[in-house]
Order: sequence, then structure tokens, then C-alpha cells
Amino acid sequence: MVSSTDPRERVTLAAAKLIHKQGFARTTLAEIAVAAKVALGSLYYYFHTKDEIAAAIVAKRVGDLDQMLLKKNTLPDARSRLEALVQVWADDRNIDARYGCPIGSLCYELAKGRGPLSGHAAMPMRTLLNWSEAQFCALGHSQDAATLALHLVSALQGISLVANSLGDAAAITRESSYLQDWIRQL
Amino acid sequence: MVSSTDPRERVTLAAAKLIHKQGFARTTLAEIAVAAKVALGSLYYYFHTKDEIAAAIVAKRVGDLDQMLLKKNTLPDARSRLEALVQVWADDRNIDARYGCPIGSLCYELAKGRGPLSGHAAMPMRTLLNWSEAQFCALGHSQDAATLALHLVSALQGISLVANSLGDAAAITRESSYLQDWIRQL
DNA sequence: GTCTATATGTGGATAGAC
DNA sequence: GTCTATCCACATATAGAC
Repeated sequence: MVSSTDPRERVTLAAAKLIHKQGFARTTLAEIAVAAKVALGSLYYYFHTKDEIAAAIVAKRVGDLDQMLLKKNTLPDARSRLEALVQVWADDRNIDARYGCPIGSLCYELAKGRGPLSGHAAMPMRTLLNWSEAQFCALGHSQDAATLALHLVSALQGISLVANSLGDAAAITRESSYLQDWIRQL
Repeated sequence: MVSSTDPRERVTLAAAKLIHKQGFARTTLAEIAVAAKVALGSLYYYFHTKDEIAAAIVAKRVGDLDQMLLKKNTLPDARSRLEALVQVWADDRNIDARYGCPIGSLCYELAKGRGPLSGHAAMPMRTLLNWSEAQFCALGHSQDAATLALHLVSALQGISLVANSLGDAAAITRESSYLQDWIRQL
């Protein structure tokens, strides 16, 4: 299950998986400790509080996102880069329909009524928005690139939420196709 | 704050408000009891479990949604009806940016990794989707009405999530404008 | 029906040995 | 650094008087 040798990373990975499936509030430190093969008390050597684990997960997600988007940048044109982003959702349709978007569902839970953690929730969204905006700019839509990026990211986050509520992965397939067409026609 | 005379309704309303702001898992029965001006023990006269309160909130939300959509049906044409739906999000931008969509954020939390409550999460979404699909049909898009409805509802749910994560109500204004234009051009 | 009091379980967090 | 054992607060749920 958890294969990293660095225990701190093992905890972050295990927590990310569990929290994706169960939500942050419903996931206990005891569960995380078991999944990470670390004693419960040891968690507090790596993180001072449960909230800090959430912050670490968000930071890791932003890093993964950056890496993923950087890879897409090797694609020849902005249009295919945007299509590739949508394709990520299409590929992950089954897990997203079951547990929601790993990024969006966590951000939604953290942003709600929390002080310090609310700030963290913005980072992954900004990452997605900024990259998308750059692509729309490259496509020649520099005037309304921010608006188009907002629409794209909203659609991706929204379809994850709707498909999860319905328990219907096919909804993600359908919305992905719609978005692909939209990008091609732009 | 809570003005209903029927105590059961008072509990449902108080719980709905608190859970919208704090999330389901983080809201305690003690808080609900205080807000509803009911003794903690009395909650169990009206509801057997905390989960039942969540179910009652969802049922109430579906009822409110039905009523709201029924009102929109008095508008002369399908296009203005769809615009009116989007306008609801634009009007509620401040509260949605702060706490998320009252429907979507609850559904997202309930659908995740829960047995019986997962089923309830689908109902509000289906209500929104079915009504929207009917409007797109009336607009002459009977062929792809379901796809258009899915795109609209996803966009509305998505912008609530993104705006909440960013803490930015203006994002809802911008996406609403985009969707209004989209509806007019259809 | 509505209340007070309480049982029961469990979660985050700490203490301290090794 | 990693562990075991434990504290303490609090949340859900129950008991039972009124």
C-alpha cells in the first residue's frame, strides 16, 4: 500500500488517500497511522496538528499539479494542451465519480468556515486557473482568457461534484466530450 | 434567528444553516439544539440519528428547489427561465463564495464514502438537471438537452466551489455573465 | 413532548520510555 | 526518531423525570 521509505512522506500519502475517500473530518489520525505504518504518537513528530497534515496534502497536490501541467506544456499547441487537461478528468472518471475530485473536494471542505486552512484551499485552484489562462492567451483569447479559464476549471470541478452526487461516471465522460468540442471550436 | 413554531421544522432550519456554514461533520447536535432553541435530548424525539437530520435537510432543499423552479416556470420562455436560474447564483454570490452552494457542498460531503446518505445526495442534482433539461428541450435542443443541462448544472456547482476556495465572490459574477451569454447564443 | 443528567465511545493530543 | 500508554475534551446517543 504505502511504499515510501521516508516516513513523513508515507504519512502524507496515506492521509491523502484516506482523506480523498472519506473526507478530512471523518478520517482519524489512528487510521492514517495504520495506513502509513507509523505509530499514532509518531505522527506528532512529523506534524504538530491534524490541520498541518491537511496543509501538507494541499502542498503536495499543488506540486503534483505543477508537474502534471509542466508535462502538458511539451505538447505542440495550446489547444491540445487544454484538451489534455480535460482528458485527465475523463481518465479519472471512475475514481472521481466515487470520491470526487481529489483537489476540489478537499478544497471545498477546507475552505468552509475555517480560519488558517481556508487560505490553503485557494492555491490548487489558482494553479489550475493560471495555467489554463496562459493557454487561452496563447490561443489568441488574451482579452477574455481569465473568463475562459474560470469557466473551464469551474466545469471540471462541477462535473466531479455532480457525478459524485449522482454516482455516475458516465456524466464525466459526457461533460468531457462537451468541453473538448468547446475547446476545438474556440 | 429561528422563528418557526413547529419545533421539528425549527431544528431542520437551524441545522441547515449551521451545516451550510460549518459542514455536516463539524456541526454538533449541541450547536443545533441551541440554535433551534430545543434541548439537546429533545432532538432525539424528532430525529433518531444525526444522519436523519441530514436527510431532512436534503428533503427540504429539494422541496425549496422544486418551489423555486416552479416559480420560474411562469416566465414566458425557456431562455429567460434558464437565465433566471443563473441569476439565482449571481444573487447569492456572497454567501456562496463564503460557504459554498448550500446544495452542492452538502451533497459533496454526503456522497463521499457513506452508505445510505449517498443516495440522498443525488436527489437535488436530479431536480436541477431535469428542470434544466426540460428548458433546453423547449428551446429546441431536444437532441442534446441532457448534455446541455449537465454542462449548466456542472458550471453552477463548479463556480460555487471555485469561488469558495478562492474566497472571491466576483468570480461568480463573471461566470454568471459567461453563462448568460452562452444561453442567449444557444 | 420537553427537559436534565448521564452513559459510552472515540478523537486529537501529550508524556515519557526506549 | 519511534514507540506504548494515557489524558482529556467532547460528540452522539440514552435514560428517565416532569
